[in-house]
Amino acid sequence: MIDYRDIIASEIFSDELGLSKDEIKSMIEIPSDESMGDFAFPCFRLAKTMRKSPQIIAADIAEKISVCNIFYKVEQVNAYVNVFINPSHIAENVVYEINKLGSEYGKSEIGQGKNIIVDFSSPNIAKPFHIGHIRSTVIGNSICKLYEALGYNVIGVNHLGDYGTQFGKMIVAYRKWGKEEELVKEPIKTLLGYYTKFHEEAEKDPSLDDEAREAFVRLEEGCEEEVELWEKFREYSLEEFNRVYKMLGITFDSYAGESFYSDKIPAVVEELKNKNLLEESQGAQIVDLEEYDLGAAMIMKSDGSSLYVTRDIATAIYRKNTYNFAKNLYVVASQQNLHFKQWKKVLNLMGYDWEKDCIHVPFGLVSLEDGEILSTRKGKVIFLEDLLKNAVAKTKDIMLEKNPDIPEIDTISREVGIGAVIFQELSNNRIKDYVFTWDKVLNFDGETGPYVQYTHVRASGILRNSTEDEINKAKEGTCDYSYLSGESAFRLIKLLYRVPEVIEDAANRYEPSILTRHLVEISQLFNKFYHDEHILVDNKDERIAKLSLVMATKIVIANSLALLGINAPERM
RNA sequence: GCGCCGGUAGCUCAGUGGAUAGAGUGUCUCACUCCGAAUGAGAAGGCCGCGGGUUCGAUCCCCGCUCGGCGCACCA
Repeated sequence: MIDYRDIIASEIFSDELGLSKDEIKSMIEIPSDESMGDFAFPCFRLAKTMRKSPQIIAADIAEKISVCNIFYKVEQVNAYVNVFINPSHIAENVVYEINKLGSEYGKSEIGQGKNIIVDFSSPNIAKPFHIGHIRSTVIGNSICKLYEALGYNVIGVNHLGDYGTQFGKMIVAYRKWGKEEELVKEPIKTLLGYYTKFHEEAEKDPSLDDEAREAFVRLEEGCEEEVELWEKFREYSLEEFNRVYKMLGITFDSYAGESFYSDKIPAVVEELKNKNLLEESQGAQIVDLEEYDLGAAMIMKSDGSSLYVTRDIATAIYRKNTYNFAKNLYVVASQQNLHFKQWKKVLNLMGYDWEKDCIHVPFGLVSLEDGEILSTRKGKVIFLEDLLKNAVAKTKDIMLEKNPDIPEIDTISREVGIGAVIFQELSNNRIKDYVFTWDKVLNFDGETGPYVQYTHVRASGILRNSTEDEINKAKEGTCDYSYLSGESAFRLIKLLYRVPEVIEDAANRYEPSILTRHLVEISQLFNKFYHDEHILVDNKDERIAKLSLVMATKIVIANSLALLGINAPERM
């Protein structure tokens, strides 16, 4: 595909500007208003070095860029050089390319041969998988897909919270009140019940806490009974988590959680000691980070057991040795900002220069309407599975109303309902906090997943109404692309053209919402095109040209939705 | 108290060191004998939190303030 910025930069480039071709290219922008061209080059910055007014510079540059079959108009307005692309040229350039590449459109190979780890979702065993977990799960999954599209070898890791003193409590609670048959039926709700009961009872009888600590020590020592129980909890919980992952269409390459690293911790403590980073403070072992304004990172409690930072250091070292990652991403809530800063600083002090490739990808807080934070202890949670089921049920209701005869209504309402939830989650910048409301999450009007999917369905419908011969011709590009010069078609094509750079941008910034937004714009323009122009016209040449654009749009929507982790149905 | 993050239309949110700040939603209109109306078009709605500074140019960068969220040693 032709890169218009490259061509413009080459035309503009000259030694007297004092800028490299790449610098010029990066200065080329897309004007806010299309009447000011498709690309623009601002000349303000050149005024100083060239000692001429920016208007004059712009006029000179505009003179230099040749009007040809690619650019039909080049003009100077104030300090800007505005370049107008010939609509048939970009139509042929872009639409042909997309139809040729199909599902490969938008992919690149810049990540060839590089490993990237994405640590995401990471729920705690024996605790509910609730809406607080949706963000890491869905954002992390999309980041995986985005990097895969860039050619990286992605390792998606579910760093399960499957270790720690809480399991001592769980073991004690299970011994006291546990029933196997309850556990089998509803593992997590049951385990959570035991857990809350433990906390209630422990308040009356503090000896329970001692018992729990003891149980955890026995677990760490590998005592059979405790290990067996722990394995049971882990297995049952995973089974339940996997049900949700299956609904969401998410898979992982590794489930190495906290327990996996437990035997790698002593070596880390030893290493910190040898590097003279550890010091004792109030009976505990810490790394003093005061001089970096990061307080103190606690490595070992006064009772000798490890902590969050310790485990994450062990994890990072293991991952570097095992995968030799180019990047190691942690999709974890912004509440943990300080923890990750401390952790990075300690790795840095240990002399690991790859610390710079370890990146915390934070996201904002989800709260409930009454201002409360989701709390496992209080039992005030909305289960992710319930949310997904509700969304599917609502979708099915809508479908029964609008399109009752549709085959496979259950499959499609799953795709649309769950797609709506995912899309909504990936719509805003991840750093923003939000308040969960059923109204919002179950709203399918406007800039939503169903809107984009509907657009895909529309495009599919039109293609179904065409003959095989027409479709083949549209695919091969045996058509006259000048029929795609109407305003909405032209604007749509420009959006399709930018998809590869949008994907790259979204990946570089770990921000799937950039793609989500672009996808909404594409859908809006397609719907506008659909209304502005009749597609299945009698004129055969025109019809095939328009079908080629419908096809290209359908491909781009499906590819982009896939990068968000959403299916693109043919009907709905 | 200190640190990090956020404040843009009634509401939910995009946006960029550059040209007249944009969507969706809500409100009020209009458009199905026509490829699927989960759609499209139009109207209305703005001291871009406040005050300074840097710059040819600031909603964007810097400083101060303010409001909201989060965090600040034996949880993760």
